[in-house]
Amino acid sequence: MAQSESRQGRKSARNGNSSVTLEDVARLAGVSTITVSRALNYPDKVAAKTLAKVNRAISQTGYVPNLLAGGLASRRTRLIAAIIPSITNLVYAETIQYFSSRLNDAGYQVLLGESGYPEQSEQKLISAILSRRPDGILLTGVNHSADCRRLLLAAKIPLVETWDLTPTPLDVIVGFSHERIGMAVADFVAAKGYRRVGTVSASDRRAQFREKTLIDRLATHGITDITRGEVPAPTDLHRGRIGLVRLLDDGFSAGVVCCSSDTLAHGVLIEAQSRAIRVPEEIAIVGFGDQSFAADTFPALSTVRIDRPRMGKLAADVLLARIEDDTVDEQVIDVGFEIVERGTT
Amino acid sequence: MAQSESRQGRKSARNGNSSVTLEDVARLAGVSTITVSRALNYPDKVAAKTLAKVNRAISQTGYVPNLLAGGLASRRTRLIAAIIPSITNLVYAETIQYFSSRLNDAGYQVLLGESGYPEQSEQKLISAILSRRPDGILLTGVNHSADCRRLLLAAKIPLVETWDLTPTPLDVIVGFSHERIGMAVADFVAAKGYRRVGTVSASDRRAQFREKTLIDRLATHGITDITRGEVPAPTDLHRGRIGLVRLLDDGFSAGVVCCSSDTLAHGVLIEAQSRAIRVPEEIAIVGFGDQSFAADTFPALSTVRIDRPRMGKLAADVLLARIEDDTVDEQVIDVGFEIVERGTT
DNA sequence: TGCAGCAATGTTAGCGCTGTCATTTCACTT
DNA sequence: AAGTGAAATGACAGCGCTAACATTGCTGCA
Repeated sequence: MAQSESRQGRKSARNGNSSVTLEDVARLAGVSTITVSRALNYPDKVAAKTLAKVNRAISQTGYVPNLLAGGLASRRTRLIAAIIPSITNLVYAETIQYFSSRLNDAGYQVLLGESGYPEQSEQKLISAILSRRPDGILLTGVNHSADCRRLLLAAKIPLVETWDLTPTPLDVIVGFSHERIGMAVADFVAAKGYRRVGTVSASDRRAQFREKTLIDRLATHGITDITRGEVPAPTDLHRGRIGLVRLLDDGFSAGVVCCSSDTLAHGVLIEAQSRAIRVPEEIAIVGFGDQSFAADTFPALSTVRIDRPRMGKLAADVLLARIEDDTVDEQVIDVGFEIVERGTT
Repeated sequence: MAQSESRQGRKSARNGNSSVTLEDVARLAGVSTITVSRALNYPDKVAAKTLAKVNRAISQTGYVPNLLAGGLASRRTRLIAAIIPSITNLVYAETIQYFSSRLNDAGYQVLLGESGYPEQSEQKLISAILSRRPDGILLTGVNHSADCRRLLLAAKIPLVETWDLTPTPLDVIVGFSHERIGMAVADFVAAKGYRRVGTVSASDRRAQFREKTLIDRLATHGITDITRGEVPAPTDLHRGRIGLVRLLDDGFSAGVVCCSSDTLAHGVLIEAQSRAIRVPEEIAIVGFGDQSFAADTFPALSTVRIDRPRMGKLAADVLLARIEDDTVDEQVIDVGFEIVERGTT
């Protein structure tokens, strides 16, 4: 038990602010620094007695590991970056919440980056993120500029794309098909017997794509009376309301309005109510996303459900598998979708 | 111009994955590593010609700096942590968005931590965050456990608390007074002549505190007919609807419902509409937060405006001032609030 | 008794960068 | 031509940790 008090204050120098280091803990516990390191990272490689001594020393000193140093030495930062269009868009925030919680449980932290603000280019964002040497990255969408693709691939770390599907992902992808959703919504409204269709879509690549496939598919059902409405990208109630105003101004009436998000759909619903237009009798509404509020509007919103919790968790699992085993069963995972019919249709 | 091609492949060893380092850039540019470092961090300390050479070498090699190494050496990580209750609560997400964008402009990145999930204790969260050695931390609220206070203060880095006010902040604080809001809302509904008051408050420390001061203040106006309703913490439309159902079940009618968030208020509004209760004639509603949707409900929501953009930006500015100059004019900054009267009262 | 074999612990050498101080360069005086 | 000071650049050590290999101690078996 009695350990020699060898190796003392060897260095020092620049260390003005006296933060506690592994060496301090090691000295107090009477072991070498590597043993403390092992006690923290691989506790079962250390004898129980030693572990106890080390843990005592850690709590006595109030030691907080330095992951910069650890990451530099081990090339593992336990940091995962996630790039989403906007943190204030609940559908992304929710996905990330599930993604993060899974990764936190596995000992990782998530660094968030917002790509929706083109003032700072996506490339700069990615550079900034890569300079922290994350162990993996989550991306939203599949449309990356050539420069971004190059940067990401050069980093040689696991990547997971989400919110879309492609047969040729950068690495792995967990998402759903916007094309199939557009078609499914078209089939749904056609089957319900609507003959006039209005759209309120955000000026967002994926939203526009769903709208396009919706319209194309409607044509195959013989529905060509389409009134299109586009609103700027961050969707909110206001833009939904404006969306309906525009449709009405353009002569739309007595049909179904297909929206690119539940928020827009809710705005359309409110605008209809403010004009005493009966929903769904006069105007029906379909949203997208099945956000938590969709079941609680009045009438409740018919929409397309995306299983965001599952997408977030799966993205985390796939990334962890790639990081820890470097293996992965499937490169492309389709989480699918489901049309949820409620009161607005 | 012709530089000697001295210092060649000195080391190597563990560097299996051949990522580009400062040394590679330096060699290509024909300068020393420290010059490249300066070219990146203090470009005006480097001659224009040298800068050009270095920049050429950087883009030729595709060099991405390693902030782990840089942070370790310089003790500045350019990382700021922000702890918020939940990323899916828009009021916090929005504050953080402004906070982040300010900090991004200043060359910092924000690492988000969610404290709302008590499975992992706040203390663990803080430890995890501190192990990345952030240059500063944003905290939401002023109620930290003794252990957390100790950890935070021991880190000796700038801290900014938000969303509340106290004369004794850990470091600096940018927020508003929940007590004064409770009182102001009481004064407002009393002045509007309401004699019966219902509450729908989230089971959240600050919401409960506003409710308490509201009720106390109402008493001074002679209003004691209060029906209280509490709902679990993450607020959504559903809980707002349930809140009104409970109030009605408890006999509440013909009065004003004061809610602890705009989302709850919106839920109350929807539930009222679903029951054909006229708003504001039969039931009036007051929200809290003035979220972007508050002006777009029908009728539009009367609420308490908190200037979240300003709070976020100010928190960033104050933190930057503390980090870069270590000075700060005021320790306590009150961003105030404002009652916004719209259609639901 | 001696030694194989494994568990536990230690030594060494960096990881990639920047602070500090030292040196060189060069325009400008006198 | 020599001297001066500021600007530009460089050498070196070390930030705090861990990978890789080395050493020690100990069990068990021939």
